[in-house]
Amino acid sequence: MEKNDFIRNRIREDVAQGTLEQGVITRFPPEPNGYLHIGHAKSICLNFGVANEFGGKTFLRFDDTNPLKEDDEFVDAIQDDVRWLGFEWDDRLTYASDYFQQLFDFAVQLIKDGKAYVCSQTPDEMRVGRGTLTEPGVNSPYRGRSVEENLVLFEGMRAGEFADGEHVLRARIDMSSPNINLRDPVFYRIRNIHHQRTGDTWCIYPMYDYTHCVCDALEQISHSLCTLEFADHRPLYNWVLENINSNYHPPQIEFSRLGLEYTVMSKRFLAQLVADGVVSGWDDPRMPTIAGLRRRGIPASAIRDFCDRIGVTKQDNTVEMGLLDFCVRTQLEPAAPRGMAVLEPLKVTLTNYPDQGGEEAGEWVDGVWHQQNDELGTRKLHFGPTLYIERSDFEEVPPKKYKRLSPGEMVRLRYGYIIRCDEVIKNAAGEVVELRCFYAPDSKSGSDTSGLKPKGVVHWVSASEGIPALVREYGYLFTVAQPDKNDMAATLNADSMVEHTAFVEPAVVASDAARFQFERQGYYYRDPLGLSADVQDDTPVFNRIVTLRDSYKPTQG
RNA sequence: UGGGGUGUCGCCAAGUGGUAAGGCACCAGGUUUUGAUCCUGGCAUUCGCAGGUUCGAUCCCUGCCACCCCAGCCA
Repeated sequence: MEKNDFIRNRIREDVAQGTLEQGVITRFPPEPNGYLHIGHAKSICLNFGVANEFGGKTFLRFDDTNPLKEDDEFVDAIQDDVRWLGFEWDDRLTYASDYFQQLFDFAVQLIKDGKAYVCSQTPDEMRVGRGTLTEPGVNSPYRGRSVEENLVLFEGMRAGEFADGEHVLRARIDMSSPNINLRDPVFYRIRNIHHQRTGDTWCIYPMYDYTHCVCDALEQISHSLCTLEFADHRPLYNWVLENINSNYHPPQIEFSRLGLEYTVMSKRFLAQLVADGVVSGWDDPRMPTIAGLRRRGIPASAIRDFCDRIGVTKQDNTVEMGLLDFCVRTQLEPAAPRGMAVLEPLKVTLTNYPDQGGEEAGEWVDGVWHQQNDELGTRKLHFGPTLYIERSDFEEVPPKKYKRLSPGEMVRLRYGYIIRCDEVIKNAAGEVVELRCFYAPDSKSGSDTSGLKPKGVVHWVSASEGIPALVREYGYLFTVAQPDKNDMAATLNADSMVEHTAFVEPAVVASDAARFQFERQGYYYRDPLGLSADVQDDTPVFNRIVTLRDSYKPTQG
């Protein structure tokens, strides 16, 4: 179905009017100072999506104008993430730093045209001079420097004759503009620092407002899409392109950024979580980063679907996590093989199960990998006299309409037999530690002649053949839907990860599928990193991707 | 109390002069050896508020209100 958000409508109009000589060209311009998060995914899906839909192209352009904050680690991670999301840029991988020389030449011309000047105020002086939201700024005392002096000074800046902060290059626009961005914005600052890509070639670096629009023009971007907070910068974007010798002037179009409940989309804060060790890294499965979502097991297709469903507008929005969950389940439901795992084991002993002696006890029963998808085939499950069921599947005093096990009641063990709870064994503390049950030998799944009507179906794992595994359940990073941006640590969820020593059926562990549905529980992903880098252990680790939808509401009594 | 942006169901989001799409969530039924999936039905007399124009307004006009963004030599 054709999407009809305001941006695509606009592009459709431009295409219809035939004003786009090169076709639709977009760009995704991340700064390599952190990992991408799901908010970036919205922008990626928009930029690459639009280009794909209109037969155009998209540049992946790293905005590397501030060597103080940027790192190659992020350049690599960002490429991995975009690729993983399913998008390609072919040979259109660029860096703002590719254009440093051209940016410099344009700046020299601006100086010659009297449109820019070298300012030698201190940062404090400049801040005061800029005025406030309600008061106009005042002209810098250096605003009147001659073109010649500016040229000499700017060349000196480039030549490394000055210390950091001694001078900046400013645009000469309007210190009394109601738009603060137009009050003689800084275009170049001195940074005597090594740049990841240009090394020591430069010691002056251009600012975003000056760089971004020029790069867009040089790459002949047809539509420069960005988030709402840059709307105030649009007049400056336009000013630059109107005042340099450029024959290309892309329109900047702003859309609102993505808000997601129970998490935060601030790179600064996410970096803090990593630095503080609150999470294991940028790819911790609790993080809203692309790398985190990937390691949690969320398929890229689910993220793309999510981005399609949330749409693109200029309205502030905070999307419920439930929508992402829905998208994940939608992808996994038809595809993920089913398996059984018991997270909190409760021992069940079948008192009348034939004693075959020692380790020979038990039998192998058949189970399909997917009830609705025969192509996934079948697997064998071990059934024996000692089993584990989920603790939560037993209640001594069951609520009304309880469809699980309780004293005197029967349930079917999925793919196995019907059992009846005859005896509840407790420890000294009064905790239930074992159920002694009768099993109906003629109730085997698929050939049931018992005529019994169990209350429900329950998952289980053979005690002798089940494989111990570490299962990690992930919750929200925050305890409140909308964390306070000024005090995010206050509402951090201390229990955002719960670990279980679970028992998993052997066929699941042996399978090379990456994602499973553990029946009646949720979707799980075999963590590719395993237990940890420094622990040599074969224990399988499963991350819970998302729970199954659950409409069970325990009733009173 | 400067500038920019936004207000349509709990959350997203179409519609923009002809009498409120869709998705998620939720509720009620049906199927079911996953309380899952699947299927069926329900879910805004009302579009931030108040006036005005009009035969008719969510859509046009006026005024108000609320929320978001902006005072980095960050992006």
